[in-house]
Amino acid sequence: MENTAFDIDFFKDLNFTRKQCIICKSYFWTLDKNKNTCGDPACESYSFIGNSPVYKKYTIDEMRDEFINFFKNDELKHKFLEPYPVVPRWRNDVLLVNASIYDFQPQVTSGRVPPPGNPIVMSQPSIRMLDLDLVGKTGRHSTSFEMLCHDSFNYENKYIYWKNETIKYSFRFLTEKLKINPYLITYKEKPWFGGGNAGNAVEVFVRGLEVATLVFMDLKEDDNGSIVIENTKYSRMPLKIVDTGYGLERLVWLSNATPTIYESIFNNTINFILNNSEAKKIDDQLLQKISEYAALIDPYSEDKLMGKLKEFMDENNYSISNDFFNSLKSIRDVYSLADHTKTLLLMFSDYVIPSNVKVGYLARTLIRRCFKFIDEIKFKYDLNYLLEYQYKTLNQIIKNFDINFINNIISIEKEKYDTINKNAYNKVKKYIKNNELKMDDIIKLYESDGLNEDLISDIYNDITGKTLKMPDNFNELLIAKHEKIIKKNKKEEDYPDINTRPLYYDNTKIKEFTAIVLYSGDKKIIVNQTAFYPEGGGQPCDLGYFIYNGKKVNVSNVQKYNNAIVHFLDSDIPVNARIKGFIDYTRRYQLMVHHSATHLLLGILRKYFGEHVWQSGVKKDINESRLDITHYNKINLNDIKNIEDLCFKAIQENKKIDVASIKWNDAIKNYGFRLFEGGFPLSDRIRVVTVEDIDSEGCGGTHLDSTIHIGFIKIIKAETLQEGIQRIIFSAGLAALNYTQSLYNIISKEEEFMKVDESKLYDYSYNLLKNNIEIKKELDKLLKEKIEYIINNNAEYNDINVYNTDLDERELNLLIQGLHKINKTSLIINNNEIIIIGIKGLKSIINELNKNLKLHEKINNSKMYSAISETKISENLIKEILVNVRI
RNA sequence: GGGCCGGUAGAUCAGGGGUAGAUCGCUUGCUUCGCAAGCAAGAGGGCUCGGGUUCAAAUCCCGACCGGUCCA
Repeated sequence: MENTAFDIDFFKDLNFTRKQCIICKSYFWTLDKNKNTCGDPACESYSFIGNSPVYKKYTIDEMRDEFINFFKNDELKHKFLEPYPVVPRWRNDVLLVNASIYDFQPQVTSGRVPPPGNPIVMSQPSIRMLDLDLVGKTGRHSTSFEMLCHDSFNYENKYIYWKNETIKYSFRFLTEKLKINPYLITYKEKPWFGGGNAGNAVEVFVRGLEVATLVFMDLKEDDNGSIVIENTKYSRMPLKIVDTGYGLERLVWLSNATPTIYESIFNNTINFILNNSEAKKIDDQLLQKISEYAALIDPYSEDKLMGKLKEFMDENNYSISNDFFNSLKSIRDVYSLADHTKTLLLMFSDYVIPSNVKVGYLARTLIRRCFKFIDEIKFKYDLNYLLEYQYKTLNQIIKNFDINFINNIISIEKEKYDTINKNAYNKVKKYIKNNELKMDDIIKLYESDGLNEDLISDIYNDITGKTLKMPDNFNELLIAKHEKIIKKNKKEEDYPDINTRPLYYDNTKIKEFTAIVLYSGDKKIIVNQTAFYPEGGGQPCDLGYFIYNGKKVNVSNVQKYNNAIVHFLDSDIPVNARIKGFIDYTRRYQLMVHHSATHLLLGILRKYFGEHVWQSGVKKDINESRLDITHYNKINLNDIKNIEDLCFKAIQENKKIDVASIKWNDAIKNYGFRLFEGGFPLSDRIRVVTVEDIDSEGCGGTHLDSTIHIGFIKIIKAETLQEGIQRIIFSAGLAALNYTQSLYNIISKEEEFMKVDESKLYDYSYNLLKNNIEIKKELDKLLKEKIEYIINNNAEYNDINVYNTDLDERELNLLIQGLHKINKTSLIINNNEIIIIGIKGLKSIINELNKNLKLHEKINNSKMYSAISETKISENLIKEILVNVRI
C-alpha cells in the first residue's frame, strides 16, 4: 500500500505531521509535534481515566443523538437510517451483525442495489461473541455495542465524499461537539481487509482510547488483480465506499472517564445488582489499573495482568487477601451480567431461540453464563427480572420486548440448566478413579455433558477433597480436538449469457407457448421465452414437453442460471428451431396450491404461536410439502387441529393473493426483513407475494389468485428438526383429499380385518398388543419351568451331565443358556444333534465321538461344541463313550 | 452443517453375548397412640424402534427415532 495514502488537504491545512510510532513503527498523524507513539493503547495505555478530554459527561442516548444530529444537520445532510436487526436475515454467510457495513452487504456493496441514502448516518447495534471470555476482565470488552457510522458510496458517475471529508468530519465532531483538544487526537494509518474487500484505513485515538476506525474500501479480491496485500490479489472497485465505525460506548466512556467502560454505560444496572446480591466492588483505583494494564497486554493474559496488579498493590500498601480476589471475581460477574443481558435483549428483540446450533447456541451460551453468575453472586432476583430492568435503561435501542416470549424461553433454559447441574455430580464421579480425573475425561465431560471447568473442579473437590489442576492450555486442547472443515466448492456450470423471458409471471395460467431455441447443448436448450417454471424458492420445476418437427421431446428438468432458463430434454433440438412448449398443468397447479398454502400456513403459524415464528426452510412437492419454522416447543395434536382450523377459516374467507415487484429499499421499508424468509434475491427489485391480512414475503414462485383455491390444508406430521426448529409436513387441495382418502382406506381395512368399529380401533389394538405381551410372558414362564425340569432330571456319566431331549430351537437355546450357568461339562443329545457345553475334556470326547459316529461339525468355539450326526444317536452309545473317555 | 455422549423399573443409574440388577420411591405386614424411622415381604421391564451378525443380542454392527452436548 502506498505511503502517501493520506496526503490530504485537511491534514495539510491544519498542519498535521506524519510520524512513525517508536514502539509499533506504524505511521500516524498528529498536531502534537512532541508525540512519539501512535495512540494505540498497546503502545501507550490509557490516560483518559479520571481525566476526561470531553467537556461533559454523556449518557448513551445523549451521545447517540449528538452524533446523529451532527451528521444529519443542514450542512452535512446525511440521511438518518433506523438500525437494522442484529440477526442478518438478508444474508446467510454470518450469524450476527458484527458492524454497520453488514447492513449493506452484499446487495449495496456489490453495486447491485442503491443504498437507502447517500451519505447515511446511523447507529447499528452489533454483537461480537469472539471475546466472550474477556468480558468483565479487561474493563473494555463487551459482547455487544452500537457502531455509529457516517458512510458514503461513491459511484463512477456520482461522487459523494472520500478521505478528506471523512477525516475532516470526524475531527469536527470530536472537537466541535465533544470539545476535545485537537492535540489529543491521533490518526493511525492501518491497511484494512476483510470479507473479500480491502482498502486504506485510519484508527482514531484519543488519550489511548480507540474511538473510531475510518475505512476507505476501494479494492476487491480478484485473482487477476495487480495489487497484492498479504498474499491476496486485489483490483480497484468501481464503487468506493467510506465505511466508518465509531464505538458509541467508547465515546461515552471517554466522556465519563470511569475506571471501566461498564460504569459509564451500565451504571444503574451495576448498582442494582450490587445492591441485591453478595457481590462487592473493589477499589476504583485498582479497577482503573486493571483497565490500563489490560490495555497494554495484547493479547490478553490473566497471569500477566495479575502479576502487574499484585506489583502495584504491593507498592501501594493494598492488602492482597482472599477477600480481595473474591470481590474481584464478583465484580467481574456483575459486569458480565450487565453486558450479557444487553446482548440477550438485542437477540430476543429479533426472536433468537436458544438451541444447540448457530445463533441459538450463542444465545444459550450467554444465558447459561448469566445463570452461573446469578448463582455465584447470590443475586436476589431471577434472570427475567434482570432483563426487564435492563430493558428500562435500553429501550431506545431494543425495538422489541416480548415479555411472554422471553419468559417462555428463559424458563425452558433454566430447566435444562438445572437438570445439567443436578446430574453433574454423578457424571463427574463416574470418571474419577483412584481420586484422579484424566484430562481426556475432563474434555469428555465438557464436550459431551456440557459441564464447565469450574463445575467440574468444584465437584472433584467435593468428592476427593483435592484441588483439580486445570492446564492453562485447556481451551487449546479443546480446539485441537476439532478438525478443520473442508470447504465444498459448488460447481457452477457455464452457460451463455442469454436472457430468457419468463412467461409464467405474466400469466400463471399459461399452459402452452412458442419459442425459438437460442442455445443447444448436450440435450439442453435455452430459449427466448418460456412458461416452464425453473426450480427455485423451494418450488420444483415444471415438467412437460416441446413439439419440434412434429415430434414430442420431453422436458425432464428446468433450471435457472443467472437470466438463462435451461431446459433438460430427452433428445436434442438444434439452435434456431421454432418449437412449441406444453407444460404439465395438473402438476403445476398442485405446486401452486402447495406454494400458496405454504405462505398461508406460515402466516397462520405466526399468528398462532407468536412473532418468533420465522421460516427456516421449505420444500414444495406434488403429494405433500414441508415447512420448517423457528419455535421452541414441540407441536402437539391440539396445536395441529387449531392450526388446521385457522387455515380453513382463512381459506373460506377467500383472501386475495397479490404479487408486486417493489424496489429493494422500498420493500424493506414497507414490509421489513420478514421479506427474506424464503431467501434473499440479488437484484434491485423484490417480488413481493402478499396473502391478504396474513403474510407478505419476497418470493419468485407461482401462486393462486386467492386462498379459496387451496381447498383445505391437512397437516400430516409435525416433528422437531433440531432444537428450536419444528418441521410441518402438510398437504393441500387435491393432494390433501388424496391423503385423507388413503387414511380412510387403511382404517377401513383395519376395521374389516379386526371386526371393530373405527371409534374402538385404538382401544382394541392397544389391548391386543398388551395381551400379546402378557401371553409372551406366560409362554416364557412355562418354557423356563420346562427347561428347569429338564436340567434337574439328567443322567450323569463320568461326571458329565447328559440330557437326551427333543426340543425346538428356542427351547434348546434356553437349555444351553441354563447349562452355561451350571459350571459343569454337559452333553445334550437333541435328535441328530450333539451339543457339548464346557470345555473340560472336550477334545478327547470329540475324538471318541468321531470314531463312532459320522459327525458334521456346526459350532466349535471356546464355550461350546455342536455337530450333526448322519445317523440317530443312542444314549447308550454316548454313555459308553463317556464312561471310557479319559478326561 | 460437523463431532462426541446417551436411551434399561415411577426416578437416578449400574451391568454388558448365555434366565434382568442396585438405590430411592411405591404397596402390604410387623414395631408405634399417631407420625418419622427401622425390620420383613411384594408389586413394578416392549432393556426406544427396525434391520444384520450369532446356536444365542439388552449387550456387537448398521440404520431410524428421541434426548444431551461441544464446535463452526
